[in-house]
Amino acid sequence: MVTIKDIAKRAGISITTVSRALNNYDDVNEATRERIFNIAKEIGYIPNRAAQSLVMKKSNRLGIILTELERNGGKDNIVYRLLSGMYSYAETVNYEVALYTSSSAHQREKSFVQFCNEHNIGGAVVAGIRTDDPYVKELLNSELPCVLIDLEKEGRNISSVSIDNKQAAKEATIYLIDHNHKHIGMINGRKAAAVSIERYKGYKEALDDKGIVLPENYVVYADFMEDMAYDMAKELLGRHPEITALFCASDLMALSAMKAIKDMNLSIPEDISIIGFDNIPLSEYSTPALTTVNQDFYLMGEAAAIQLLKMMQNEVAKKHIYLEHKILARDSVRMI
Amino acid sequence: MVTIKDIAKRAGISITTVSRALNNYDDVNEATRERIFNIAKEIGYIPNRAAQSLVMKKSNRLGIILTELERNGGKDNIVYRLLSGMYSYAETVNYEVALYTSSSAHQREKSFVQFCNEHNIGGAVVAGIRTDDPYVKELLNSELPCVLIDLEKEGRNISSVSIDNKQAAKEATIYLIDHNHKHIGMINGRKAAAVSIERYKGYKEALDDKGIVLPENYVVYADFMEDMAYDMAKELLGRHPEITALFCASDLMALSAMKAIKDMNLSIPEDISIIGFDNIPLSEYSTPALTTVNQDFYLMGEAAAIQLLKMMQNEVAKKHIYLEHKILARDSVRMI
DNA sequence: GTGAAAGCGCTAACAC
DNA sequence: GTGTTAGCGCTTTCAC
Repeated sequence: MVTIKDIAKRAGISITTVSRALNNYDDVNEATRERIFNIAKEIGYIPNRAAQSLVMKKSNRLGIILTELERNGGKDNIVYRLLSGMYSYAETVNYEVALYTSSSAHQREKSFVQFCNEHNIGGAVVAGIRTDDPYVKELLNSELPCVLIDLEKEGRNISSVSIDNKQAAKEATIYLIDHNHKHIGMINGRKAAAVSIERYKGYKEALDDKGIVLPENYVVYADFMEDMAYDMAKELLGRHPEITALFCASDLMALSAMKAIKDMNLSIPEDISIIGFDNIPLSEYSTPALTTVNQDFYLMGEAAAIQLLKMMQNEVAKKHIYLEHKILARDSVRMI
Repeated sequence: MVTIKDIAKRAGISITTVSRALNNYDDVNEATRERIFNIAKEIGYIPNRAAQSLVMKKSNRLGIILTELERNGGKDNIVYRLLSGMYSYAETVNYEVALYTSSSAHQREKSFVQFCNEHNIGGAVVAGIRTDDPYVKELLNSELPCVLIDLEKEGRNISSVSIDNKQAAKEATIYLIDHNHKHIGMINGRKAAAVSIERYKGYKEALDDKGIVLPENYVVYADFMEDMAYDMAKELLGRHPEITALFCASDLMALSAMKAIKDMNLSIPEDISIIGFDNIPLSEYSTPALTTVNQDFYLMGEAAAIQLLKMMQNEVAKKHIYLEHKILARDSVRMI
């Protein structure tokens, strides 16, 4: 293993100077610096990150904390895209990305804070985790800078990134209304989830604005689960045969609902129009192609990483970053 | 920050003993050990990985080296599943997983070997990368244990994991033949890719076994690209209208081919039967649902991680691990 | 501009 | 069973 000591020996100077030269301090003679760089290259010097991080008490590492890396999950590609976006930015600034999942946390009784400390992680992006998780609470109360994806939460070292979920839901609902739908049901996610609350608000506001009274039980909660969405769709449509359109809080649920609708011998969009949320790859390949609200999760991951780094460097950073969304008109909604 | 020094002070013993107790050496008095553990817990001790890895000259880290974490890619979910599988095993043995992509390697002119050294990575899983990449060559020639996904390569510190691609392709082709197809085209990947070569062999062998002569130009190469597969499918089917079935070397290409077929006003499986390869989530949601060859990439990632750890611990390990595959009959193949 | 020396938190001979 | 000591590779005062 080549160390700065080897370079120093070779150059006939002290390791201090080598260190300074390599780190681009400006109190090093230009000629000396050049010589050091040449030697470093020649003998194949590679900085030892562990040593650096030990002495500097920080490491160039971002954490990303997820619910889990599921075996059969990930169908929606969201985590992957988030991760890609984070990684792509992290790499440009020479940072590493370390993964941690909440399932493993509970399994081994190690909190996120412990994990981050142990692994010298200077800040974390948190995605897809319920804020009522005690470990998450601990994390948010800690000194560690955190960027939350899709959930807003107050705190000194906390900021968040998401689209304007309420506005997006409102636009989706208006899209349906503009296609002359009057009876619009909603398949929402989890009652306690921030995104679900926001999306409900947007849906409601759109109806209110257009003077449509929302009947009771037009909104069902399927926990973002496919199976449940299937059942709920059947149940909702069975209960309210006047419904002509469905707004779903995720594409995965929308896809299940579409399946349910087909199994009820109804067709899309002839009998029931449907609009999803997220724009996952599957939605483009379904038949009919699903009209949905696009979220750019790659950009979201990137934005989260940028934000996190700012916080870690004590720059003033916005508390909340809103990303663009867009209605993607495909074939699952028809004009009445 | 709490260190073993603090524990030592508190317990009135030396740091050595603390270290030994914490690391479960058996030359520590049971009572002492217990006391140390209690104090550690009480004052919230967290081991410093950087210090450990510095002194032990190794870190519990696996690298995973990929082509890239694509912005709009990842549709097939393969990398995600590979990663999940690796991560899930790595975590049970308390290892970290570090990512590195070849795009970034070239971008910043840092080889994988450099990356691994710098980041104290003891071994790497390599996936989706051409072996003619000079950096990959360097890696494979290095002392670093490597597990290759989907490509076999000889070497002292190298082993690999995949399904039996030839056999799987053979079975897929036989499946088509058993449905009385006589004119079976193939949309393959890259001519130089190991998997493509194997899959071609299997396809050819199946035809040979059944006494079917393979006409010229029945096999086209679409580089695993969707666009290209679309064009190639049209071209192949236009050129050989007698073809009734297509074997595609990836689901993504199969899906594109399906699109091409529909755009030619032919229907699936009435006019053309089609079988894919991989079983990505999309294939289940297409219309008709795509018959395909299942690969369990989660298991593959897991197997790779297990294998890599064995190699890192100098255990005797198999050179190549074959995972199970399975034909998944869905709706895109019909009996003639 | 450069160097000597201390020390980050930890493990591992070696001695007792 | 336990302690003393050295040292991993690096950065950073502080002196010159």
